[in-house]
Amino acid sequence: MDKQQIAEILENIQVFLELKGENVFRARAYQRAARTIEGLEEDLGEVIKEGRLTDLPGIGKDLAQKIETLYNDKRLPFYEELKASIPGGFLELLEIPGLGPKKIKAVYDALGIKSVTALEKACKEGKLEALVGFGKKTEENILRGIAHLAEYSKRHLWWEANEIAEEIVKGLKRIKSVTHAEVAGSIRRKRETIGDIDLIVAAKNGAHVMDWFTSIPEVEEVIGKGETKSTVRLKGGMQVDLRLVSEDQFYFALHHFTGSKEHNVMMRQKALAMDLSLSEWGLGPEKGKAGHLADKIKVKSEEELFKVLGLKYIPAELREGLDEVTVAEKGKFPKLIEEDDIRGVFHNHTTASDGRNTLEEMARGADEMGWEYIGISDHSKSSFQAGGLDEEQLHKELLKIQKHNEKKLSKSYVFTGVECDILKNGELDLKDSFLKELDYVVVSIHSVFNLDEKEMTKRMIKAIEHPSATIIGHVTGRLLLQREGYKIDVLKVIDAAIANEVMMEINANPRRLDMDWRYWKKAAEKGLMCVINPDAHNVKGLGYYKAGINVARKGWLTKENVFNTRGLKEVKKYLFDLKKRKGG
DNA sequence: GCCGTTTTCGGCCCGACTGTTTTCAGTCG
Repeated sequence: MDKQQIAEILENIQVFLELKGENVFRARAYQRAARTIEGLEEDLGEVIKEGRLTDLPGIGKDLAQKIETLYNDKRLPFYEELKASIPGGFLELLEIPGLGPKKIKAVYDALGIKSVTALEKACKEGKLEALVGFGKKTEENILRGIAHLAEYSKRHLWWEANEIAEEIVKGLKRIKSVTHAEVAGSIRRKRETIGDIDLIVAAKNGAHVMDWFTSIPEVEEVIGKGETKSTVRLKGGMQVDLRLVSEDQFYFALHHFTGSKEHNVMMRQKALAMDLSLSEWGLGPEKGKAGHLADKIKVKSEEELFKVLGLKYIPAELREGLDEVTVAEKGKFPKLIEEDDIRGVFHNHTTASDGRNTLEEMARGADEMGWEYIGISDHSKSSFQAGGLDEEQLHKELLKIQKHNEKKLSKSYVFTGVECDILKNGELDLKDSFLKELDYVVVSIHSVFNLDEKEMTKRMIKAIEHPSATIIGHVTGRLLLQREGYKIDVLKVIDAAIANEVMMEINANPRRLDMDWRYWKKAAEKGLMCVINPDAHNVKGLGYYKAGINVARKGWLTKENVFNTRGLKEVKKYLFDLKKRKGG
């Protein structure tokens, strides 16, 4: 059983324990362990073999035992018994906004309700009203929640949520009395998908801000409106929270609501160790100790907040509650890559295959981005659904690109490449003799997704060992919120890539973001070279590289870890030397 | 269930909002 699956089961245990009304801290311990396992950067099997599970944060003797059982036996009797004791519909009930474990248990104990349909019926019959702690409004809210269940529980791509959030922030900043307005939450942490939008605002006239926010045209429903917090649902189902804070409180609130929850816990613990209490309200002497609230510490930026706690500034992308606080304590943070570091990109399509813009248009697009070069990599013949090209057609493209460069039709230099399909048996889709003519080759899987992990890994590694392979395209093939990636042992692929001097792409298409940020820190330390590629199918798509920067930053990558931060001359030389070295 | 420079028990982050109450529980983030 892999890390992801084990983490999922541990998370389920947490939910089940809460539904049973067990000690919430016991339940939370499982959640913490789930996070640790999910974020583990090394091979779980190794850790187990070396008996190092209990060294991991939040994992003690008992959980280590359970994780080991799951890993070896692919099942856990404790989990199976627990699961059997919970009615099947409880998980779905939990999806209804406003319904938590306690209420679900109460409704079940009193009325035997264990499904959404039964709950809906009971609400309509007014049966819930009679229960202690329930009333007319609770019933109405539950009914509304059920009606929009699918829509409300939907997650969103970072790219889309971010566009909406930035628009609202722009509007807020236009309000005269607003002094600060920022996006917080998982958007600021640049997570790949987003549940809802969190905004933090400081303003002189708070009531006015709340009135403006709850009445913007995109709002479908005002869920809550208070003096310091309002929540709205936009058309399309996205939820937006706005919190109003004082000027002094702003950076504490921004930090707190940027999260993650796990990061905040670590920060509070760090504060407590210094006899300080940290919250969204501020930082001051611990409650109960001398002068609570009396001598609050003031900060004018998040940097100062970290500094007061003896920490180096932790970029929002790294606040996932992994080891960032420990590293910040030591004061040794890498300088993360930035958008401006990118000098060109390699994986792009044109009208020759399934792109929407021509070679010239894409090259001029690169000019507008201020880049020095752009690589064109249209599909190979097996990808007929994407208008893939055969050797002859690709050769024509190659000549066109050479002419383009000779005539200097764009400021940016155009590299000749291809996104070459990896066939089922691991061979490449184009003749070796032709691949040698190109500047670089992106190798990707676009078909036969249903191989088992062993076969798929073997297939990918065989492609990596091909002397012409330069870059691995979207390594798992996942489509966020749409399709799981194919089964593949990414750690083995990483090792093979390093051994064969093949680079790994961060496919920056907002729907892919593949290879996932969780792998990068360790992989880069081992020596894996990264390329951030927008996989652009039109000029606008070139802008996706920014989503790739998010992934790179979340993966602790610096400019040096990313190939396309190098200038044209250096890139030309590297690709030339590489070919000579590998005979590709 | 985990954890320990207040260590092997007794904590475990904490506050706003809602809807239910009449001082609070549950949910959410």
